[in-house]
Amino acid sequence: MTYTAPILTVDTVVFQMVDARLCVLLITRTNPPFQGRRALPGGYISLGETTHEALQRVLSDKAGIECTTLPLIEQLYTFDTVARDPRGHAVSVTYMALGRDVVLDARATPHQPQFVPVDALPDIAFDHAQIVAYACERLRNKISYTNAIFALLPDYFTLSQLQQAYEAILARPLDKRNFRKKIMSLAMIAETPQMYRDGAHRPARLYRFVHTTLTDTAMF
Amino acid sequence: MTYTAPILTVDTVVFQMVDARLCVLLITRTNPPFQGRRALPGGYISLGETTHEALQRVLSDKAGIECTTLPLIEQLYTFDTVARDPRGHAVSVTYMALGRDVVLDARATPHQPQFVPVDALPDIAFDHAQIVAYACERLRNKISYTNAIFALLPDYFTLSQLQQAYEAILARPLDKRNFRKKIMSLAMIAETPQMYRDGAHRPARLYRFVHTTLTDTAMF
DNA sequence: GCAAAAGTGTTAACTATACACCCATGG
DNA sequence: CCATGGGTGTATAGTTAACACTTTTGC
Repeated sequence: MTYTAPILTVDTVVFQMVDARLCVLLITRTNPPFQGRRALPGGYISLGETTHEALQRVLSDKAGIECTTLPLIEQLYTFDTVARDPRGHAVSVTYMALGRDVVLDARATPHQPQFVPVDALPDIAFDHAQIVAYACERLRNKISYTNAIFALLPDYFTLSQLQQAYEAILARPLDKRNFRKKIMSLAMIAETPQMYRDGAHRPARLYRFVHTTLTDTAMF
Repeated sequence: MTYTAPILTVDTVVFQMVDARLCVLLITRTNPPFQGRRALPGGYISLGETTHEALQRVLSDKAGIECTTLPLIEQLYTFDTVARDPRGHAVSVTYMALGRDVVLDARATPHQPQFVPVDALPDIAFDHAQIVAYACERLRNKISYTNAIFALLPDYFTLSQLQQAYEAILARPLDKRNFRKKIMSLAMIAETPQMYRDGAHRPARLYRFVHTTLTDTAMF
C-alpha cells in the first residue's frame, strides 16, 4: 500500500501580557505564500516527530523561544486549512502557550518575532486570525475555571496587576472589591510580606500563586 | 524538498443512549495490530481529504452509519499515538458524535459494530480507552453549558427520560423537583399536547426541544 | 387496592452584585 | 497639600440545594 498523508503542520498562539494588555506572538513570513505578511509561528511536522516536538522546534527556530520557559502549553484544535504551498489541502494542529518572561530578540532571526496586542491585530496570513480568535475564547474560558492565569504573571504580583490581567482577557471591567473578595476566597494566591512601591501613591502588597501548575479553581 | 508527513488517522467516539445508559460505538478490528480486539471506528486520512471527510468515510465503511443521521459532531483532540502499522508514530484526530436513531446491522460488515455501555467497556485497542474517557468528560461539560443533549434524545421525550440521560452522562443522581424547575426555566424544551403511556402508572407528558441545533444554555 | 412512575412548592444557605470612601506615598 | 493608585464592608437579589407527599394508571 502506498499511503500518502496530508501535509501536517503545527501553529502556535503564544500569549503574554505587555503593559496590562494581552498580546500574541507574531512572526514575519520569509517565504511564499504570504511572504512578508505576519503570521503565527508554525511549520511542518515531520515523520517521526510528535506534534509537541514540532512545536518546540518551530518556536525555537522562528522566535528563539524555548518551550521550557513557557509555563503552560495546551492543544487548541486541529484545523483543515489551506496548505502553505500549492500542493493543496493541509491539516494544522494548533497550540496555545502562555508566557511571562519571554524576551524576544527581533534581530536574532529573519522572522522578526514580536508581541502584538490581540485587540489591535494586523492583517495576518492563512486562517490565523480565526485561530487567534479561537485561542482567545479558550483562554477566556480557561481562566474562569482554572488558575491558568498564573502562567501570564510574574512570581510576585499585585492584586491590581492580577485584576488587569483578568480584565484584559475577559475584555470587561471587574469590580475591585468583589474581585478581591472572590480571589481571596479561592486559596489560589497567598499574601507575601513584600510590598511593591511605584510612584506617588500607597505601596501595593505583593502576592504569589499557591500552585504553579494547572489546578481547577472556579473564578467566574 | 521531499516532505513526508506522519501517518494521519481519524477516530470517532459515537455516543447513543440505550436503555437509559450512555453507550459508545465499538467495532471489531479485522486487521493487525489488535486483530479481533474491539476499537473505536477509525482509519487513515488520505491526501486531499479533510478530517471530516475521512470521518464520514470511516463511519460509513466500518459501521454503516451516514454522518448526516448524527445530529451533532464535534472535534475532540488530536493525539500523538502509536501507529496502526509498524511504521512508528502516528497522529490521530478524534471526533465525538451524538446519535439517537442509529440502528446497527452487525452482519452488514465484518466489523461487527455495536453499542457498549461506557461504564462496562471491554479491553479496547490502541489508546482508545483514553479517548473514550476524554470524550465522556467533554460530553459531561458540554451538556452543562449547552443544549447538546438534544442530539441523544428522540424528538418527543418525557422529563424522566431527559433526567435519566443527564444522570447517565453526569454519573450522579439529580433531584427530580429541582431538575424540572431548572429545565423549565431555561426555555430549552417545550410541552407538547401528547402523553406517553407505558405500563401500570400515570402517563407522562411528552416534550420536545425548542432548538435542534447547538445553543448555549447553562444547565448546571 | 396496590404497585409503579408522574407530578408538584417551600425554605434555608449560599453566591453574586452593586456601590463610596479612607489610606499611604512622592513630589 | 494634592494627585495617584491601594485598600476595605454591607445590603440586596438571585441561585442552588434539600426535602415528601399526592396523582394517575394497569392489573
